[in-house]
Amino acid sequence: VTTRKQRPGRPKAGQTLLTRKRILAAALRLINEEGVDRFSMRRLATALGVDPMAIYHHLPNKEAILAGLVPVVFGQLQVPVVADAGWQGQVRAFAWAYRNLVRTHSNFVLHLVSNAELGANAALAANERLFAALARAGLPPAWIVRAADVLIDFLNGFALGERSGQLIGQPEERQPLLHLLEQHPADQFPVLRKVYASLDKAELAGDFEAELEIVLAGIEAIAQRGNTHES
Amino acid sequence: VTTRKQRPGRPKAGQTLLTRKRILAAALRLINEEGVDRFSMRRLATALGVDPMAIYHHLPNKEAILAGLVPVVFGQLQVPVVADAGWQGQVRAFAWAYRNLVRTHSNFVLHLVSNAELGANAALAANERLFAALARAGLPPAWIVRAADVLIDFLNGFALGERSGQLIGQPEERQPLLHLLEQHPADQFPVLRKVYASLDKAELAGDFEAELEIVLAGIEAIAQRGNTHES
DNA sequence: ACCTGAACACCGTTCAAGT
DNA sequence: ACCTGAACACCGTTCAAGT
Repeated sequence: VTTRKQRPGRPKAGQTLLTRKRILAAALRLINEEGVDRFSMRRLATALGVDPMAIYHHLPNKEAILAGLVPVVFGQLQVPVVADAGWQGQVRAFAWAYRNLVRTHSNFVLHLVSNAELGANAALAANERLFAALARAGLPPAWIVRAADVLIDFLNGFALGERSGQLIGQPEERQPLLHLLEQHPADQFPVLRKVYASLDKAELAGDFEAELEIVLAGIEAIAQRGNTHES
Repeated sequence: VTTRKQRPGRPKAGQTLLTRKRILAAALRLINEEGVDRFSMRRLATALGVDPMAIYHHLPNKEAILAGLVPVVFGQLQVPVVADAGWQGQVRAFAWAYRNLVRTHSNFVLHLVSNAELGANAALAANERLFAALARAGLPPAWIVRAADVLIDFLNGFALGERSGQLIGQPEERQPLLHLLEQHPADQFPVLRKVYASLDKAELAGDFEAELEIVLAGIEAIAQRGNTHES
C-alpha cells in the first residue's frame, strides 16, 4: 500500500485563505526580492502556502497580477507640496519623489518601463502633479507634454542605470565600462579614455542632482524662448 | 511494429550546418519579428531546422546569444560625419543615428535597456562619437558624462515609448491615456485634462525633434554657465 | 465558494548516444 | 566534430474533482 500524501487543505473551515490584496502584496514582495524574471505563479503560490491554481480563483492570470500591482506601487508616489518654491522647485520635488518610488520598487518599475500598457494607469496619477508644475513655467501645452516626456525618460533611465551596472549611458558603477576600455587597444576610443581619465573617483558615480539640472535648464530655455518669441 | 520517426540528419556529409554567425542572424531575425519574450532556444532551433540542442555546440546558452547580438546590432550604428556643423549638429547627427538603430532593432534594444551588463560593450562604440561631440561644446569631463547620460536616457525612453503605447511619459499614441482619462470622474486630473484638451491632433504624437531640442538646450545652458563662471 | 491535482503545452539545459 | 533525443526541473494555464 502506498502512503497518502499530506494535503494542505483549508486551515479553518469557511474562512478565506486568499484575497486579491494578499496575493498582490505577496507578489510585490517576491518581485522586489528576486525580480520579475524569477517571479512565477508557482513560486507565488509556494510563498502563499497554497496550490498554484488557487490564485486563478482571485486573479485571471499572471498579467493581471502585474497590472494589479501598478496602482499599488504608484499609489505610493507622494510628491511633497512645496508652497514657496517656483516651478523648478515643484519639478525637483516631483523628480525626487519619483526617484524614491522607483528605487524602492525598481524591479517592478523596470519591467513597466519596457512593457507599458500596464503603465497608462500609473501615468495619470504621476503626470497630474508634474504637468501642474510644468504649467507654472509658462510653457504652452504641447511643450508641457514634451518636457514631461523628457523628464520621465530621464528619471526612468537614471533609475535603470542605478540598479543594473549600466547600459549605454547609465550612471553609477562605471567600473565595468572602464574595465572593458582597458581590454581594448590603446588607440581605440581616444575621447572616452581622455574623458574618463580626467574624472576623479567621486565623479565616476552618477550625479542625479546634476543630471536633473541639465533637464531643468533645457525646459527653462524653451520656456524663455516662448516668452521672447511670442506674446 | 511501430513506425520509425523521420530523422533530419545532416543534409550533406562533412559539411557544417550551423555556425555562430548563422545562429546569431537567425536569433536577431526572430527577436525582431516576435520579441525577446517569445524568443526561445527551441523556437530558434526550429527556425534553423535543427535539433534544439545543436545550438549549444556553438554558443553555451541563451544569455550568450543575447550577448553575442550586442556587437552585431551596435556595429550598425552609423553616425554620419557632419563637417560643417557645430557641436549641436554633431549631437543631432548622433541622436538621429541612434534613434534609427533602436527603431530597427527595438525589441532587442528594449531588452538591453532593462537588463544591461550586456550593454557595456555597446556603450563603448556608441559613446565615443557622442563624447566627441559633447567635448566640442566646451563641457568639462564630468559634465560630458552627465550630458551623455541624459541624452541616452532620453533616446532610449523615446524609443521605448514609440513601440509600446506608452508608460508614464512616453510619446506617441497617447490615445490609451486619453481613453483612461475619460473613464475617471470629471473632477479628477484637472491639469491633465486641460493640457490634453488644448492639443490638436498633430501635437498628440511624440515629437522627437522638439524633445531633443529640450535636451540640447539644457546642455547648452550648462556649457554657457561654465564659460561665465570659470575661466 | 474556494481550493486541489492531474494534465497539457511549453521552457532551458545536461548528458549519453549516434554518425 | 557535430548533431540527436531522452531526460530533468522548471514554466502558465485548463479542467475536472474534491470539500
